[in-house]
Amino acid sequence: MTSLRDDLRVAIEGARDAALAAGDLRLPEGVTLPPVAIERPARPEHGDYASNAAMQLAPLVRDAPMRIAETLRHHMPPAAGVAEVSVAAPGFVNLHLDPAWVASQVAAIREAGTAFGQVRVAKPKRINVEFVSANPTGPLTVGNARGAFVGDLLCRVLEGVGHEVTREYYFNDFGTQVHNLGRSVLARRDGEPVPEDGYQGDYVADLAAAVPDEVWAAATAADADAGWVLGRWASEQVRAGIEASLARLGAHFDVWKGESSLHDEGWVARAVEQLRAAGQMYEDEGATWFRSTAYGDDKDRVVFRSNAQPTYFASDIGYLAEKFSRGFDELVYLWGADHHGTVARLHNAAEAMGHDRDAVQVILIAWVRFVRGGVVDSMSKRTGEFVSLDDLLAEIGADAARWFFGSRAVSTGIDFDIELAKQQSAENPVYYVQYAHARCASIQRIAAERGLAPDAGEAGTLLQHPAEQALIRRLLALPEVVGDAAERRETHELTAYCLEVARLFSQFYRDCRVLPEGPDEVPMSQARLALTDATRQVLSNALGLLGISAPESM
RNA sequence: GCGCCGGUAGCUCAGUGGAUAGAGCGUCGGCCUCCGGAGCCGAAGGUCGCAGGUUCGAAUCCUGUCCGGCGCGCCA
Repeated sequence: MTSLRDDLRVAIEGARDAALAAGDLRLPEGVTLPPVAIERPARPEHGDYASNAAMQLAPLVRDAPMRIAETLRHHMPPAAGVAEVSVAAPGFVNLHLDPAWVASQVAAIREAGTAFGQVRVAKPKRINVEFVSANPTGPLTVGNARGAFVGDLLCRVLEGVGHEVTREYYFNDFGTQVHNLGRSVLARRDGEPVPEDGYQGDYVADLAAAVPDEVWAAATAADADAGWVLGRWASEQVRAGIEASLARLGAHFDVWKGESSLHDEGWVARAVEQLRAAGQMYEDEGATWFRSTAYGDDKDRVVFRSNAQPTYFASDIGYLAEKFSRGFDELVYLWGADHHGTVARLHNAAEAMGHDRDAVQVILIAWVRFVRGGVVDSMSKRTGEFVSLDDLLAEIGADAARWFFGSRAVSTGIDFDIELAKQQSAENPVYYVQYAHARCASIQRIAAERGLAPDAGEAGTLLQHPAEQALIRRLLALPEVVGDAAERRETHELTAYCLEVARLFSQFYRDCRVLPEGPDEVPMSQARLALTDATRQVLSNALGLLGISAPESM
């Protein structure tokens, strides 16, 4: 399906092109036309959609915006649903929808069902989305969890517009952190103090108590490094725990990628060879460098240290090669904002390996700060002082948590107060939306008991009440909200949309009685039942994209 | 010092060049004979950090500046 807004944009473009063809608008040679912009006006008297095309054209065709707007209006082709085209100062072209057409769309929404809102992009892509990717050295914190909520929501939206999405989790399975975790487990097991750079949390003690005999035997063998043996075992335990936590909030990953495999399978070596062949690698001071400055970085980057050990960036390069080899059109990375300094080198490496640098997209997620009693509380996995994702889910539930993180722009920092979150969870707007959905379902249940079925057949003439019209017009916007979210890679507008629909439904419910109080009200009742069903469908679809449940009753 | 992200109502936040800047929570005042009151209606509350600039039009773009956060490693 296409969105109504896109259809109207095409109509305005048609008007412009017709005016040019007819000579009513004259464009100087060599001038390129800007794309037509269309938007939803803030005030209802300005119509349902508006375009500033006339004002944009004014300097190009050297004419007054108001006259151009009139010309566009004159050449406006017939467009489904448009009842009136008006012109307003200083040159807006305002489109007013036909109320009968609007009302008739109730049937279209119900017919589309779960597919309503899923605008297909012109060219669906294969997209790899890597998110969370917290190293398995401890349970996920609320900070890590933000990436999980944001990433999972983004994937749902991308799938909603037709992309094929692979959800990927990348983790360090052989580095210093794993070794430190192993040494921490060893210390706990031996009843000794945890090393300075080890992990202090209680979960380490639990791990130490759960080490299987054969792992312990391997760790304590004559020439074994106990830190590594225990670290590998412990990190896999932790990783499995992370997977379970993520599953609890409804986030499932298609691929779990350990960093070591990138080296073991030769991806890093091959990628480095490729860069060397491209002339973008060099040796200096015993280390091997990538010439990132050739692509605009402010310094070159070490790939192999002077001790021949690969850097984290070496793995990143190998991973780029490995991901592209799987045929993805686009690689999306969701990183914490503190990694912003490493974004440029990733793009540069991709370009140097012959890929489109724009095929690599990094979304930086702003910090989550922890606040307790109004003061910022430093929280770290290493010291064991943190609120875990599991704590959060236990306290406020997955739906409220998804709403909390889903309703904020990714660039917005969050001060997270678990006590405040608990207190506010009772007031979380998500319940208002779910309540509206449950109420729709409830009305439909009662109607069914009375033998009344929804019927949108006469909706076009019956659903003319302002509350009905306002509700339907908003329902019709779901496709553009989803499309915008997918295109902008910013999804919080969905929560705002849910709230609007829920509010408009409440107003409709107040002003328009759905169930009949007499036989003569049955046709109207059936039309309103159809609208109730369409509303339920839209809320269900939107909540589904958010990964939030849509209860039949509460 | 350089770079990235923020600064909008009491609080938490939307607002990606449009018309009179919005929502939730909080505050104050109304509304239950009625399909679910987890609701509805109304009110108060703003120099969009500050100063210039571009534009027919700026919270939005540009420049400068102040404040907050985060980066700037042969750490991960």
